[in-house]
Amino acid sequence: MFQLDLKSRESIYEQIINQMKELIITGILKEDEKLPSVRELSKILTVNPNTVQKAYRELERQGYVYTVAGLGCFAASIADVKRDEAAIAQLTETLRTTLRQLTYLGFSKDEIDALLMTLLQEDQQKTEELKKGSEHI
Amino acid sequence: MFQLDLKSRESIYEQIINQMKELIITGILKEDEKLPSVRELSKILTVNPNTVQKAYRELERQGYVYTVAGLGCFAASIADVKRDEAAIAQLTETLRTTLRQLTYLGFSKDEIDALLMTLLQEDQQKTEELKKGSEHI
DNA sequence: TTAAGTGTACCATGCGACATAATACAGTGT
DNA sequence: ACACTGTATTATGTCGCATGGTACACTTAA
Repeated sequence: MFQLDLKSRESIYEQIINQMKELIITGILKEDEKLPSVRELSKILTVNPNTVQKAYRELERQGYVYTVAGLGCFAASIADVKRDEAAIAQLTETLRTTLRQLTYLGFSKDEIDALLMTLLQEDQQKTEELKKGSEHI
Repeated sequence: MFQLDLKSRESIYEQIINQMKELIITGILKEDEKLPSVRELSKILTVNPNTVQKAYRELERQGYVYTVAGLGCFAASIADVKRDEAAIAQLTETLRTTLRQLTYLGFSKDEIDALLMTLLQEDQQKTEELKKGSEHI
């Protein structure tokens, strides 16, 4: 379910946040579906429960999940996240800094442009495959 | 010359690295032009000389500058910049997942395409402005 | 030769974010 | 009652970063 990179400069709880966001945004975790409990996920990932809790708390603060005391943590409505200005702004900022980094690495505009078109093409193809795959369910 | 943000999550030596790369790639620092000495820049930025040296060492490792003992640190030929494959792969992966998330958030290909072109335009404009700004020194 | 400036190499110290460990409390469901 | 859930707290250790200080070798100019 999760892929942690302990060597990453991204901290563990940040990785949990981002990967959980992905599961929610992509709909793999459907609305109101229960997330693994703090202790459960901590065992799966072999990390400290406090670390998982820190991630869950932040996910709730950002509106990706809601929690019920004694019950657990659940995926929030995607509608709350969709077209969420904060989420979009965050992604845009990520794109901006990434492009800048590529420029720092000596990439020309044309090179970056070509790379972006390739990636966008990949993304669209992936989307098409998902649609086709879901047709015969 | 430099703009440090002490509150940034980017460390000081990383900021020095990136801004120096910017100066070199934009041609503001021309080939074989001398960089401020370690001690000099440390006084300008009011940071520790060790911090500046750490940045310079990394810049040399990546091929952006070359150093001559006793003389100083000089801007290398942009052609000599070593393309860090690992860094490129990392950035590409970041782009890939970010595009994917935008798609999940309901963005169409055209919307993403437009956004990317805008950002790329911004990036290039920023580079151009830096070049122009350095003309009248 | 001397002095000042250059890069370079250490080592010790402090700080803050992160992760861990252990414990405790309150709410929910069986 | 019991076993789950989330939540909160405190203490401890680690690591990267930045600092302060010292030292050495090299180059250039006085």
